[in-house]
Amino acid sequence: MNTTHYQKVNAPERRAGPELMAKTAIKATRSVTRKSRANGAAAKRTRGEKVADKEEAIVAVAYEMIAAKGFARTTIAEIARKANVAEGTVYLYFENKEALASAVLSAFYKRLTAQAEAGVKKRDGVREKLIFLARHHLEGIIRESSILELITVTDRNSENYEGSALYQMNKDYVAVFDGVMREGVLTGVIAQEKASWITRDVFFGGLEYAMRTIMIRRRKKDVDAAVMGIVDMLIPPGAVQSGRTDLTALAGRLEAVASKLEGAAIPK
Amino acid sequence: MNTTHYQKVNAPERRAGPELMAKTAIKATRSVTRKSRANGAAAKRTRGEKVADKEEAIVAVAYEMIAAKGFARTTIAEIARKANVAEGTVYLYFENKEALASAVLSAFYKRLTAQAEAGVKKRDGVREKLIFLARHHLEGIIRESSILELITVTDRNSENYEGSALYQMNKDYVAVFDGVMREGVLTGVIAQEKASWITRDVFFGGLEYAMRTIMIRRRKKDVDAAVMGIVDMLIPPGAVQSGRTDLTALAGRLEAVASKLEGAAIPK
DNA sequence: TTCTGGTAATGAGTAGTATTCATTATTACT
DNA sequence: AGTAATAATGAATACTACTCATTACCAGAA
Repeated sequence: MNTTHYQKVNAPERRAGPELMAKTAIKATRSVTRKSRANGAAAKRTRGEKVADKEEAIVAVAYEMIAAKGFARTTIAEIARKANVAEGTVYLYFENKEALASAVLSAFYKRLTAQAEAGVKKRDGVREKLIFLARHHLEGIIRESSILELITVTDRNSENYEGSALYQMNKDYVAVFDGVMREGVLTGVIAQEKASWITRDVFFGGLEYAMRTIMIRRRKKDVDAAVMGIVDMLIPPGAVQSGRTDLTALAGRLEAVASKLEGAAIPK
Repeated sequence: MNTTHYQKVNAPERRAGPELMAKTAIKATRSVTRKSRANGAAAKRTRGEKVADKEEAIVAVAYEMIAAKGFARTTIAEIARKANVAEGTVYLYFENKEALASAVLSAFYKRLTAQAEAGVKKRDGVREKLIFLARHHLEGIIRESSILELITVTDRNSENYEGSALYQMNKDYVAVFDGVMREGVLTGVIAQEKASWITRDVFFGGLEYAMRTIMIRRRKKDVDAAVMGIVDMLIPPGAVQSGRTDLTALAGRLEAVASKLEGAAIPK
């Protein structure tokens, strides 16, 4: 275990790049020499910036490939090739394949979070916001279902999970949901009967399982059904705002149902 | 691609054993020769039975190891060694590692199903049954959380998933839940507002996510909280079984009935 | 501009594991 | 006991994550 100039750190998570990163940018330098980049590649920037670019490129390629073929079928060799780096280089930026998976998952959450925040800001009313969030999440995980697999791949190290970058990313993401729920409770639309983490797990867990069902059955309309079904569980659609039962309203409701029944067959 | 006497079938799933299986049992034969079994090993049974035994042994060993170390860290070589067979033998019984994972997952569901059915039979009342099911499932997946990983490992082949043995096992398992829910709807305790698959996904998905949260935070009491929280989402806690009638409870009951009638009688 | 210490990048080599298949052992039955 | 069919074996193959000695590159100094 001799300590060469860039040894592997024991601490998990957070490789920042080769020894550098966050070193102040200095000057513009000449353009890339060998292996001219795929894109037009204008004059290259400082060393630190190049390092950051390279890390991003690797993550981006890995993201694409994992989304397309899944984690197991994605090889480091191919990632390296498509990112225009050597295999060894990947390991300068990421401890191992799992750490790379972690970074990809973070990127996924980051993207989802940005869209979620923007979308929530646009809507009015707790119910509308929740419907948007549910649909946004469901469509996102359907589109990139392979990425979700990374949660399992990564979870092995639940030791130091709290504090990891991935944990933070996930936290930021669910915070959007939590915020909406809190708003609901404050405005009295939602009755807070249980710990918030349970509601959260039901929401995301339910959506993930719904995704699997939908992907097996391949029905477009199922997305709507799942979204509405799950939202209705969090906000009772007929929600009596006051929390007190309104007898008059109930009577009216029963009247309406009775009328409808008169014209319909008695259910089995 | 020459077809030797036992070639690999293209069809996925369902390897039954080497060419045999379901051939009629014939006679008792002498005991095991080399590699005397770990257990006392009484006189061995017919060829077909031995084959079945061997398959079970492999699955059992794989089950143990995957539950203990996870799928990736479990090697075929070690499974073979602990099951007292050669590496190649494993491939006589299972197409590949993934198919073995599938068999393990099936065994897991089978075990859960038996316990679930027995437990449900013991309880009275939809609510009690659901609480039992939720706790049973949650404790089961906490105890053997690594097994759940196999769902993802296996899911790749969603093409021919329906019809697979695994699909059937899973179906049998969730059928227990479905049965209880149906009972709830029929007795009016539960309002059937949404498609049953949504309720099901919320139930199991919510429990799985709750499991993750619980395993990270390591609080015993969280299990109870999650169980009650999720069950309450399916059966509003105020739901009256019988007996006294304060107005609020009655209203809740009527709401449920009204919803049921709407869902059942009114054509979409 | 040239030099130089240190950093980044490389890719052939190592180690480990799923999978195959020619060969050998075991049956069940005559 | 003989034998055709079947089951079992494990060394060889094919891949892939990961390492590390070597090389290329860069930023500043002279």
